[in-house]
Amino acid sequence: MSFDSLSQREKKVLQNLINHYIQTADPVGSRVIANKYRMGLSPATIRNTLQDLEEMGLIRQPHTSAGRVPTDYGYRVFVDMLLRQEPLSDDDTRKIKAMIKAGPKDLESILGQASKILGEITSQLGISIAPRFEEGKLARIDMIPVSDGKLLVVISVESGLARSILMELESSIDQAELVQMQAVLNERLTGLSLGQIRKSIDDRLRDTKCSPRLLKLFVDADTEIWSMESNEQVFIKGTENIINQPEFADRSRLSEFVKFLEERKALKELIESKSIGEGIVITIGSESSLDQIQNCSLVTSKYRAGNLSGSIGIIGPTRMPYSKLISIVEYTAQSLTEALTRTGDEDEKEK
Amino acid sequence: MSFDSLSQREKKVLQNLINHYIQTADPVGSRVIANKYRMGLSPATIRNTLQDLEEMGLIRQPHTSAGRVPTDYGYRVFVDMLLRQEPLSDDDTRKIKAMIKAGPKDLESILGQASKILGEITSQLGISIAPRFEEGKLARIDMIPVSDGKLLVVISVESGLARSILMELESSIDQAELVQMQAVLNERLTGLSLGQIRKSIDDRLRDTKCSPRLLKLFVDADTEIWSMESNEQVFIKGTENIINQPEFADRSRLSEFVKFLEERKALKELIESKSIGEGIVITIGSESSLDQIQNCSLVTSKYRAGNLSGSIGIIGPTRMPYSKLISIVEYTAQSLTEALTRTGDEDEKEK
DNA sequence: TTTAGCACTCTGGTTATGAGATTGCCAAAT
DNA sequence: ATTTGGCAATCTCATAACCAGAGTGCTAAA
Repeated sequence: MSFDSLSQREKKVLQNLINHYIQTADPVGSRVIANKYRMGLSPATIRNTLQDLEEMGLIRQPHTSAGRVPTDYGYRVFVDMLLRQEPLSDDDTRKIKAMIKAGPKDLESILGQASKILGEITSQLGISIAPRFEEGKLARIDMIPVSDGKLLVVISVESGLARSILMELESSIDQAELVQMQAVLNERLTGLSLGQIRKSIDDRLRDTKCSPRLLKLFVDADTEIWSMESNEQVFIKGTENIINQPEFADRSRLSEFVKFLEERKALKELIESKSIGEGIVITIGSESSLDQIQNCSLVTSKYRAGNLSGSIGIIGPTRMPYSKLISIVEYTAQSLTEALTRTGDEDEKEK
Repeated sequence: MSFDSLSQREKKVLQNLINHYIQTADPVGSRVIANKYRMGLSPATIRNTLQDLEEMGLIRQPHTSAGRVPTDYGYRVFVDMLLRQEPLSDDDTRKIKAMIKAGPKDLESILGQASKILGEITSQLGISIAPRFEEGKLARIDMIPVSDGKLLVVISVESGLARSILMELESSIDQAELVQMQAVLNERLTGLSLGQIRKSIDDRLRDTKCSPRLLKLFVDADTEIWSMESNEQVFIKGTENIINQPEFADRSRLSEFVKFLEERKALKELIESKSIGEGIVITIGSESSLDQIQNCSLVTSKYRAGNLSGSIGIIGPTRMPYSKLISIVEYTAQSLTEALTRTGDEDEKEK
C-alpha cells in the first residue's frame, strides 16, 4: 500500500469520517468530526485535512457545501489499514451455533440456513454457494433405474458429499448392462477429480466393451454429469434488508440489482473468482467491475467441506459496517467448515 | 354470481374502465370512457352509471374528484363475467415451446425454466412449485452408502420421478443389514403413497428383524423421508418486473413483499390451497387474506407429472392483464404436463 | 500551525400558486 | 323517463419562490 504516507491525523480523520458515514448515510462535515469525535482540533483545521484527503482521492464532496463521503478508494485504505476487527457479540455467536445445530443435516439445508442467518445478523444480503464439485475426487458412482428410460446417477466424492442426476435414455435399460457399466466406471475413474474426468473421459473409456448406448451418456461432451453448472446451488437471503437502504433509492437501479441477484450466475462467478486464498476477502464497489453492484461491497470467505471448498459472504452497500461483518462472515465460515467436515477425515478431529 | 343484475351498459362501462385502468394505472374518469371507447353517450350519463357501480362496491374513488378505480370485488365480477380470454400470441407460444425443449430434462431445471419464461412473457412474477410427492405411490426405494455414517436414500415414485435424501447415522453401516433393510422396505411399502406410508409406517415395520439402528431412520416420527417439507422446491423468477410497478411505490410495502417471497413457505401453501380443481384459478387481492399481497392477484394452474400434480402461476398487482395471463398460464401448464408425462404412461400418448 | 471570522454556495423542506381533471347535481333538452 | 349541458366545488400535482441550515474555502490573526 502506498498510503503509509498518511499522517496520524489524516488517518484518524478518515477513520472517524467513515465510521460516522456508515452510521448516518449523510455526508460528514468538519464540525461533526471535530466535536463529536473530540479530536481537540477546531473544524477549520479538520477542513484543511479534509482537503488533503480529497486531493488524494480518498473522499469526495457530493456537491459544494455538502460534507464529504468516502470514495471506494477511501474505503479500501480504511479496510486495509485502519480497520480494527470487532469481536463477535455473544448473541451472534449463539445464533450462528444454533443455526448449525438446528434443521436437517444435508448440504442444501445447511447452506440455506447459513445464508439466512448471515442476512439476519448482518442486515445485509447473506449468500452461500455450494462447494465446487469439480475439485472433488470420485469415491464411487451408483446407478439406479428409476423408471423405464430414466436413470438416476449418484456421484459420491471423497469426504461424504454426493449429488445425483437424473438421465434420460431413449429405451429401457438392461440390468446386466447397467451393472457392468457401473463396475467399469468405478474401476477406472475412482480417485480422479471430476474435473479431470471430464477432460479425459473419452480416452479412459475408449476400449470398454460396455453397451455403447449407455456409454454415450457418460462420455458425451455436453453431459451434465461431470460438469456441474447448476446455478441453483446459490442461496441468497435477506433481500428485504437492503431494499430500504438509501443506496437503492433509485428504482431502476434496484430493479437491475434484483435481476442480477436472480440470475445468480454472475454473482456466483464473481464470488468464486474473488475467494481464491484463505480467509476473508473484501471487494469494494468498482473493484468488481460489474455495473449492477457499483455501489456495493462484498465480504466473502471460503469454507471447506472435506476436500472441497465453497464460498459464503454478504453483499450490501459500500457503506457497510466492515469491522463487524468481517467477524461474522469469518466465524460463520469456520462453523460451516466444522459442520461439513465433522464426520469423516480423522486428521480433522485432532483440531 | 349475484351480478346478473348488471345492466348491459353497466357491464360495458365496468369493462372499459378496468381495461383502461389496467393499461394506465391512473384513475379513470367519465370523459375517457365516453370519448375514447365511443360509447355514444355523454360523460354525464357515464357519470350516473359510475355512481351506480360505486354503490354496488365494484369501483371506488381514491379521493373526491379523481376518476374511479376497480375494487377487488370489481375485478372479481370482471373476471367472472366480462372477461374474453385472449388467444396466445404466436411469439409466446414459440417461446414456451422452446423453453420446454431447451436445457436439461430433470424436474428442477424444467421448473426453473418454466418460472423464468412465465416471468418474462407476462412481465409479472413467474412461479412454479414442484409436484407434491406425498400423493405419489412408491415404486422402489434404494440405499447407497456414501461414506462412513452417511446414507443416500433414493425414493422413486410411479411415473418416473425420484428424490434423494442424505441421512446421517452414528456409526458405519453393515452392507448385509442394508440389503436386508432395503428388501423389507421394498416388499412392504411399494405401491403405497408416501402420505400413507408416513402415517402407518410404524405398524407396517413393527415385526421385522432388521437392525433396529437402521430401522429407526425410517420410522422416526420426524424423519424427513416421507414428509417432504422442502421449501426449496419453489421457483420464483422475474422480481425485477414488478419492482417498478406503481403498486410497490411504498418502500416498506415492497420490503414486506420481497420478504414474503423469500420465505416461500406461505406462498407455496397459498397456491397449493387454491389450486384444487382443474384449470385456471384466479385469486384477487384480499381474497387471499395475506397482508403482504393485498394488492396482488394470482393466476395459477395445476400441472401434472405422471400421477403427481404441482402448481405454476404468476403473481402481480391486481391491475394485471388477466385476459392475456390466463392463456399464458394455461398453455404453460399444459406444456409442462406434456413434458413431464411424455415418457411413461401409454394412455397419454394417444392424445 | 492553528483558529476565528466571513462571504458564498448548495440542499431540502415549506409554502404558495395555479392549471387541470373530475365530480355531483340541477335544470333544460330529447 | 332518460340524457345532456352547464357549472360550482374539490382535490391533486407540478412549479416556483423562499428561507433556514449546513458546510466550504479563504484570509488574516493568534
